Amino acid sequence: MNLAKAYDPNQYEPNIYAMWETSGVFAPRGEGEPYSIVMPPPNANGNLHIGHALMANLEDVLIRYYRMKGRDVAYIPGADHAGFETWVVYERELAKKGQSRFDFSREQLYAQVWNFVDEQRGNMELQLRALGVSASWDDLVFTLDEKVITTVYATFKKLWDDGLIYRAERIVNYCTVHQTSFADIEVEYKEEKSKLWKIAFPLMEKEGELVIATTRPETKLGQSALMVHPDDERYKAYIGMHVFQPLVPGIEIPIIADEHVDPAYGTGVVTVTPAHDPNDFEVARKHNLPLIELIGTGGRMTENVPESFRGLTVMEAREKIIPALQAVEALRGEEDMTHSVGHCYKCGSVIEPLVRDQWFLKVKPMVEKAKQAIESGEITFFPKSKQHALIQYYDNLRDWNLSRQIPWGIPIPAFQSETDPNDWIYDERVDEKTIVVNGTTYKREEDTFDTWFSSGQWPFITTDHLSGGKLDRFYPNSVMETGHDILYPWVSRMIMLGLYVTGKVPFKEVYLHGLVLDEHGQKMSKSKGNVINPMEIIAEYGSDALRLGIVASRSAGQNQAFSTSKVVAGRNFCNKLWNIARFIEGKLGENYQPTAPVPTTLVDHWIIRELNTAAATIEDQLGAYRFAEAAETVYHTIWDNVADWFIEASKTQDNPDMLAWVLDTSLKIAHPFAPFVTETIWQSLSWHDDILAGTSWPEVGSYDDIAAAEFEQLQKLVVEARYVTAELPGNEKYTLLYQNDSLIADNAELIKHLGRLKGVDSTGQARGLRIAAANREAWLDVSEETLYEHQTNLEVRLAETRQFIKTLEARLANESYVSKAPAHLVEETRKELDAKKTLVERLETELEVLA
RNA sequence: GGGCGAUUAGCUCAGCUGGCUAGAGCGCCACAUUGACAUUGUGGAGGUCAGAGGUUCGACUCCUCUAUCGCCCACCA
Repeated sequence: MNLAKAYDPNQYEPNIYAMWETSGVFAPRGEGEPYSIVMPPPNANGNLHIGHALMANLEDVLIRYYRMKGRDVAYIPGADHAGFETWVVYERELAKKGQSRFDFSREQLYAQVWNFVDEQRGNMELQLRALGVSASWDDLVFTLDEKVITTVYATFKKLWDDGLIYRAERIVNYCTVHQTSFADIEVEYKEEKSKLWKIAFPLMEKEGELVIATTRPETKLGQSALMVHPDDERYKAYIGMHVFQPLVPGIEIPIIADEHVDPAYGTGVVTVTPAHDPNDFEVARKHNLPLIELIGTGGRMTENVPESFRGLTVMEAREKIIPALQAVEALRGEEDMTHSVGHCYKCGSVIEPLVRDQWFLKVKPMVEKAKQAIESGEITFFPKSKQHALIQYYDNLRDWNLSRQIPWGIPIPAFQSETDPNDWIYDERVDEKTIVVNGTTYKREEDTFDTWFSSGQWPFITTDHLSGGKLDRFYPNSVMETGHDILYPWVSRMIMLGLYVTGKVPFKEVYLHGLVLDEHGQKMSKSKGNVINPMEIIAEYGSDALRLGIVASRSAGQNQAFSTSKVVAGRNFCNKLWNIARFIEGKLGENYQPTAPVPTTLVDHWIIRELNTAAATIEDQLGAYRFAEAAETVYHTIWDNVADWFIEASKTQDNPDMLAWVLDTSLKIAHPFAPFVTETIWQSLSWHDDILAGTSWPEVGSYDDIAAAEFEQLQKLVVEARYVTAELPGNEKYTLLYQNDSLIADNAELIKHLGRLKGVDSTGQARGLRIAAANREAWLDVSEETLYEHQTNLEVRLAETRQFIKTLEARLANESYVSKAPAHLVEETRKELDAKKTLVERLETELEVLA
């Protein structure tokens, strides 16, 4: 088959992928030690971003490598219904049509979003294919698949029965725009400028007033109490007395004492608004204070505030209350301050702490088990620092609010008695609005689960671990590879729920990649317009180029910039590989059938050694998740050793079997990193009718160590000859002269070719420029005139070498170094010194000749 | 307030448990041009490894402090 001069990825990639997929090489083989990765499911109706490209690539490198190593490999892809994300998008669609969620029932909305997602589905999966992921597509799981829901229900039931689920009225993080609550972790805090207002509350029992400081005056329209520190001498006398609400005369407010108050902050007096502040909520429970709801779920002031404020938004109320307080002379000043305010991570609106009835999961028992598993080393982290971070997170974790007030998700299977609001039962008939159990009518919970509750069970759901399905052997997963930004929301939950439900850790290792930043190290965002679309990169440079470029110079857990220049380097590498193949195929002819290679020349032995070493090095590096280094090993082994040395050297010899073997081995070690080009080449080779993706990792080839080392001697000679030639003026080719050197004599043709020499001749009379550094009896046959022109160069090298000798001598003169450093190091230093001394002598004689 | 990470060549970054004159890609300089490849070849320049101390025979690597940048968590009346 004739290959085009340059590799054009777009011409081959789609066909190669189709061939892989139809061949079935991506499915688990059913034999060998299991190796599994469950893909963090991308949004089913979204497009892949550059972070997905990194994720897919890292995982696929591991998957392809371990598949070639003979493991039974499962790479299980997924698609996420992305509860809240998708809901937000859909709600926007509704708004465009002038509709809202309140126009429909939960079932109607669910069906509508399902259709909406269905229309968009498949893009993401096609894009994963474009990236070359060798996933087992038949095993794909969608996060709303039947088996997901049944497992999630079973887990919820188990938690319920174990008393770990409870329903409670608590302060939750509430987005008044999306009208749903959030888990603590979903709230984004931002520093904001605000004012601290001081407001006077007149005392009831005696003359005077108490002044409180607040950033939220609108919540002072109704409070349950004023509070001071019990030991605060300034206010001790007032404890148990009352104040009046300044704007609503007649309302009495008790003054209580609680250690929660920091006497040093503000005025040392605070109001207690339990319905809108988590701390106040706790205080109110402790002191049995009434809950007064001032702000409703729509973000507007409720019936519990004075009439003129009702129905106003929080900001409107805030603006209105200040002049009102001034009017009754209750404002005692204001000062600027900054504090951090929680925002909805999706729409950016301010999160209101509101009291809602929600389902909570007690996390304490799970946290303990998770920590044990991590501390005992059952799960290891790359990078290791994330392990400590996770432990710390667990230590501060509060109970998990599972309820979400959005219809796009898994309904919570719970029903409430119509007669007794505290009577809740578990039932899976979530399609029924009401059910009758033992003569009592129950109405269903309208909320859905936090999506992290279901995705937290992903490893054992996707492997059908509980039902003992065909993928059961892949649980626990070998490694969980995902972004470090979802360590807390996802990885932490998978560990807790995995241990709780299955009694086993969900995965043995966790590799966390960092964010892919733009070329200048800035976070990518639509608003900045610096988003890099992986599909555009593929269209321009090819999938392999993107893969090689994105993995280069990247280390675990670090946010790192995307670099087009590295993608270009990747593309060039693919082309290099392509041309290596072109050359070899051209030499072997179309009907070549290989036999076992027999190394005959020095370079044959040497390249076998180099490829052996590379394969072993890559194994070590991938075992330690050092992707960038492994890719670099591939790159330099193939480019430097195979192309620049072996291929060049092979032009002076004839050993087709070696050529074929070197090509095969190169394709194999490169395949996990650049699957498309390597497979494309493999398919073009006359001697293969199998699929590279399904073949095995290279076997260790046998070679002669002495021969390999001798080739290195030749390399030194050639490099030195090239260097000296390059330094010489003009553009002339020179003859290499040598004396009594069988290595040079035996490889004269090779040296001539590699060193771009006019010839390599034996001589009785040394003349010309000595090839000093190679430490052989060899000279470049240059004219006397050229020799003089080269003099300065020699002097510079002589000076450099002498300087280095000084360093080495100083090191050896150091008594402590000689006695304390390892013997082999000292020995090496001695050898190095000897070699440099010889070099100096040679350079000196060279200069003497000129003198 | 607590924690984590980064600071190495013009740019983007490697450098694992301390040890050959600190590396890569891109960029730069010089030379090479039709027979694998200009998406190339050959050679080269370029770094007091943020700063200051310390440990050590030896520190980019370990410890302490400082500076700058970034991230996470908690609190915030």
